[in-house]
Amino acid sequence: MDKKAVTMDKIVNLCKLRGIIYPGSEIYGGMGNTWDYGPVGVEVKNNIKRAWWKKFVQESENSFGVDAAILMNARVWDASGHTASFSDPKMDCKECKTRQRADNLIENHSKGKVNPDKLTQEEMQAYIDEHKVACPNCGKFNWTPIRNFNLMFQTSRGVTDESTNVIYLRPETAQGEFVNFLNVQRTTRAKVPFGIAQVGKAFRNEITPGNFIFRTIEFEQMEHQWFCKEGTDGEWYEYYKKSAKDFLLALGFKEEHLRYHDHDKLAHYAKAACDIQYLFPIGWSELNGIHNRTDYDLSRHQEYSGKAMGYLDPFTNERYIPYVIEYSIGADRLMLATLCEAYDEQELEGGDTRVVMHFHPAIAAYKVAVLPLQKNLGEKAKEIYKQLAKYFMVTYDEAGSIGKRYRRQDEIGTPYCVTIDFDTLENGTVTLRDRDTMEQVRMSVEEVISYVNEKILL
RNA sequence: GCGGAUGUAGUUUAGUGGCAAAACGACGGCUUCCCAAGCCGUGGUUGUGGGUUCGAUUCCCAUCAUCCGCUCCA
Repeated sequence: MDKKAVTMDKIVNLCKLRGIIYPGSEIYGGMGNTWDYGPVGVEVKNNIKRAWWKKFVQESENSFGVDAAILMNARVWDASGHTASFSDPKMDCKECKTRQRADNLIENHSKGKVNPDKLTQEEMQAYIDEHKVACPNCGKFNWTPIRNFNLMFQTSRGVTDESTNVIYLRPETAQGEFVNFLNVQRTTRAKVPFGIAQVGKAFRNEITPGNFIFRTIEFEQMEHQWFCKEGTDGEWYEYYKKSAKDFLLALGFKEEHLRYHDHDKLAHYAKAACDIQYLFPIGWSELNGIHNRTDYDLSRHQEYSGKAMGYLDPFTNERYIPYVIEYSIGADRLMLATLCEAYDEQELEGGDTRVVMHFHPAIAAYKVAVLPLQKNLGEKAKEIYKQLAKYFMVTYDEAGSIGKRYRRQDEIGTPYCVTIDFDTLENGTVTLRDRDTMEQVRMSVEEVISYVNEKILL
């Protein structure tokens, strides 16, 4: 089916209806840009994270996981550059209601002669007032005062609100890998090149457009940092560009819904940056990023912490700070892409449509739904449910006609349904129905277990 | 954070300054051996908080949320 038929509205409605994702704090009227995963959604999201971990840790020869604290020493963010540059001085034009960055206005007005990064907020305000810097949109001079928008969530350590105790909720997970670089290297005795992976929450106090879970103030990142020697970084950069895309293809993404997008404007730490974009219902948008972060992060931590962050090459006895190839993908954003990619509406005979979520069996919340054809078969069905639940997530439904129950499972993407009938009581066999082909096969419960176990391998 | 629009059952929508409706869905019961069958029964402080009024879901204000545009986006 054509991608244009998938709308964000349909995805949001299905998610709420089927327990995938609900609006955050809904009974209090909601909380902007937060969403809660429901019983089905949490399974799907966990499966996505597990699939990613399998590919980049479990099946990787030389990558290791960490789970670092969300709250980090505030000096970490001085070193990473976030304290200085993760906030923007902004002003609103009262005439045309647009918002502008004060630093950009000053830089443009002075034709590059004044470096706004070296000015305080008061100095920037003074410059704009003195030179009557006009709004680039409407040409008028009628600004609100400069307000600083810091994208890091602040909180404070301890019971008093003294500024010395200010700490931040991490705005990215990457620093947790960098500050543990030496710990991981020593304890695993890993030799460069090697990788450190982490899945965890990050927080950004952004003024965000909605687009469901595409951008939220609290989100989960899956990151893999590959430490390698300068000179080999270009090669590894290309390698991870390919790996990142291969992972998506293995999850079932169509090649034509993915594309590479090189950055023309690079972040302060990056030598090269490339996104993989996905064709969301809102258009092509970033799904993940591959960055060549050079030795920027480890060097900065060496500078700020005073600890030597170099790696001593055991073959050459050469000491150097490794380069880092970062592969970063948002778990929630990948969840959204997975929902969009899986969504399908099928026309059936008689003008009916059924919604089917074509999740890869490894990603689907429930692998099997157990459905007794009649309620008086419920006892046997529950017995089989318990048998299957030892191996994978199973769900159970005995309400309504069998066709209605199939469709409920189709809407949450359950790949297989087994029905229990009177023959099951006789010989223990069940009918296994395939979500995608709608074909039915008779088999024993043991055969169901081995069949499904094979299908849910990624 | 700015401008505009919107907010009624789980969902989609009616409707009214004077007892709040329908369809679908959900749940319980009857029926039913494989793709939305049928019958019976069950549902709401009209987003939240104020104000005007004898009386507000309806009019006014605030607030919260959603959508569109701006802005932002390591």
